[in-house]
Amino acid sequence: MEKDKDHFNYDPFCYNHHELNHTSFPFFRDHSHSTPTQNFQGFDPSLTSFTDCLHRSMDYNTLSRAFDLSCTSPEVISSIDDNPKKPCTGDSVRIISRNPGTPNSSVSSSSNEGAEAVTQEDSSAKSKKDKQPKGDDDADADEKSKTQNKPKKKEKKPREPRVAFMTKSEIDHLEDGYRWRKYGQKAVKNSPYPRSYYRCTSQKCIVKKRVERSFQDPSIVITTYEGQHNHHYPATLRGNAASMLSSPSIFSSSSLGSSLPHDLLAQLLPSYSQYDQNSMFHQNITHPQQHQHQHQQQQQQFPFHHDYGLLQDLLPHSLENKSHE
DNA sequence: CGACTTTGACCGGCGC
DNA sequence: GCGCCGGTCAAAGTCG
Repeated sequence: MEKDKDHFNYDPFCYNHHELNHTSFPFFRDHSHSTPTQNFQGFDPSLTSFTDCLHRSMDYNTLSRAFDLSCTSPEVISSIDDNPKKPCTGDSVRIISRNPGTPNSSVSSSSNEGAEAVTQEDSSAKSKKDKQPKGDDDADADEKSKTQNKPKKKEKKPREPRVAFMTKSEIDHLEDGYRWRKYGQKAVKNSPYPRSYYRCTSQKCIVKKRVERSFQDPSIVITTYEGQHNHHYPATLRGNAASMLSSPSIFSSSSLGSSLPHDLLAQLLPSYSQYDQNSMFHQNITHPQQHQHQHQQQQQQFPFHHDYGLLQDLLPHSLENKSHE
């Protein structure tokens, strides 16, 4: 009972998931560990959540159009607890309901925010092992010494910021432009679908991602990215996305406006460059059946779906300068 | 043969 | 203290 409830709340679709379709714009992000400098460059560093960024620094409609998203997308979760054990106990999982015609989103919080910083990190300490299998004895020693010095609230290593995407796709591991190596798979409690763990294959890149299928809606794939790539997308992308990205016309649609540089978007999610953006935007105005048909066609054409949220945490550091331009 | 996946074991945090 | 659970490791297997 209790655990089922918890799991339900952890699932991103605990909020009106029936409204989610492939034109909606759901995303959630664990921003509790991100420092201002880690945040999406170009955003106000004082912003406390990405949702704030959306509403204060960016034109939501523009952004949503850019991602082929309905402006009436009912909810946006700007922050979510990655710890399924405490999804609604201490962490803020803010659900921003955006109603058509209401410029200001209504923000609902599923919980208090007080314990966010603590609970967000409760699993971060585990990641200490996966960084450097060899030569991190000192780090381990430091960790242990830290824990001994701080018996209660030990200073845990901040976890990389996370951003998650809900994607309607039959493919579990969606192509996102980077190369990943699977290093684990675990059964998810109360879910028939396992969770897969991937690590970026690039050297010195610590970006990880988890891929799981929503048990609420098996057609939805939840991909959670952790960390920032410290490199550009590999040149050996499937579909030669990297070369396509070099084309300045890829994201030339005015839909993006000036709020989000095209190349920035492309680097946020290199796979986007493989899309015919016109077909992306057309989906917003087609009949639902037609829409679905187009969607299926696109899914056949591309091994991934376009229902990505913002990948600001995937920004290679080198992008930060670009975004200032 | 290298890159990648699979999968059982293991570890550490947390709740009871 | 114990058990559960998420996350990771690492050896073995698979694939091109």
